[in-house]
Amino acid sequence: MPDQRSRLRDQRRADTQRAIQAQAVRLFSERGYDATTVHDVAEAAGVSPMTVYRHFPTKEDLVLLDDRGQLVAERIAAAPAAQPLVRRIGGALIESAAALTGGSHRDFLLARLRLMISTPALRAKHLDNQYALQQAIVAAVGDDAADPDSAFRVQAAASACLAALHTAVVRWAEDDGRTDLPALISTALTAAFGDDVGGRAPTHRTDGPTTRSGQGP
Amino acid sequence: MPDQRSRLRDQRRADTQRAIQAQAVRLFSERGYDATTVHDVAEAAGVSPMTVYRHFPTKEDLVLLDDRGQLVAERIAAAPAAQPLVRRIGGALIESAAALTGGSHRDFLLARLRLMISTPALRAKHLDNQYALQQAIVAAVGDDAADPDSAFRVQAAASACLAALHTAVVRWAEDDGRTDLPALISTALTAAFGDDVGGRAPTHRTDGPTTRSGQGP
DNA sequence: ACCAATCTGGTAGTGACTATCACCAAGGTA
DNA sequence: TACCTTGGTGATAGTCACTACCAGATTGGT
Repeated sequence: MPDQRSRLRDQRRADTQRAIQAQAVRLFSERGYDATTVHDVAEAAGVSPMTVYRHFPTKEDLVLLDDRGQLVAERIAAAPAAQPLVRRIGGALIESAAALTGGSHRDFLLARLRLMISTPALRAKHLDNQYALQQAIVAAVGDDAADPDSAFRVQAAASACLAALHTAVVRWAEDDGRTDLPALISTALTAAFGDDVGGRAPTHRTDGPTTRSGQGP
Repeated sequence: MPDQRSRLRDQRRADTQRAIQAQAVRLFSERGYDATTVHDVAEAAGVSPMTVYRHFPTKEDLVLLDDRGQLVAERIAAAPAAQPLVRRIGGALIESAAALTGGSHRDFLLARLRLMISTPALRAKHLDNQYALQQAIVAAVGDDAADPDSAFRVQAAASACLAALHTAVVRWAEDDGRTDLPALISTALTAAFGDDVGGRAPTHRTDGPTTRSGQGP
């Protein structure tokens, strides 16, 4: 069965990948990103530098790689198309944030975010990744791709939404995750677009401000 | 007179800097960014690689370095504080764009933009530079820096405006500068924030009803 | 037992960037 | 003229991220 084989291999592959990334984030956080070489990461993970590069094309990807991007795009595609653009995109972002911060890897995510914010190289590549996410969102919205003028407006709205998201995420990380991230995103969207957009949700009932109830200050 | 001497030296320094950058952009555009080494640039400019690194700390800066950043911040600081945030920032961006695209170095600017858009490394660092510009804008706005919640909202609004700006600039470059850039920016701002950005205020009282300021001190 | 695909490791490279040294031109002083 | 400081410049050697290219080991399927 090629099915089972590839499943097993993919599993092992994902395991070593997680192990390497965990060691990388730990070392980067302890010693600093620039002061840690890929060789150090490989040694800590018990593999050769070659193997590290097989799993992570660049040193930055040791921190940045994950699989959350498509999650957002899927939610956008699922959102009702009748709503105005920024609300449609913003709502999907808030929902995705609720799903992501609820997981058990919250501390790991926070550590990675802190590195992204404080390290110029990581910050730059992360922003470029968000730019790629923007393209995915535009594709997911699927509004009139034929009309370049309409496509341009979708680009503008998506980029502005993602910028507000980024601001909220940075604030969340600076707060050590103590604030509710969906609420922060909502605040950022409201600050940028006005009260009628950031309003979280009558349309998205997924959850209120406190998914995990003992979190707040 | 140390005055005149340093003036002369600064002049010569700026000259070689411009010469190096011109050769760099030319070579990058002709052969591609990755296919061109810093050594090639140095040779084309008639200097040693060391000299290149003295003027441009990184290879990316050969394309990205300029001095328009503070121009925008100055205009923001000069804008009437009574207007809503996005209009204040957006207006300054439109004015700056008009000033920049009117200059004689329009073709040079376009060449640099094309490189920034198509080269991942340049795109990433450029986005990070815009992030730095965002901080400058926030500082220039100077709204209630003491209140972290207000500062957060300014960050969100500024980031969204800059994102819309970026979308417009990309479109402008893809159009080879044929479209009027200020008009594109205005369109992008409208697409993101609504029709009234160019006219009245969309939004944004200092403290909206839906903003959750609960996480405060 | 045998084959094929994949994962892994080692060995040079290339190229961006840095640290350290010496050289040289310009201006001021004795 | 000789001397000295200052700032731009150049050469050498090194670190490190990253990339072929090649060899061994492991695993799944026959």
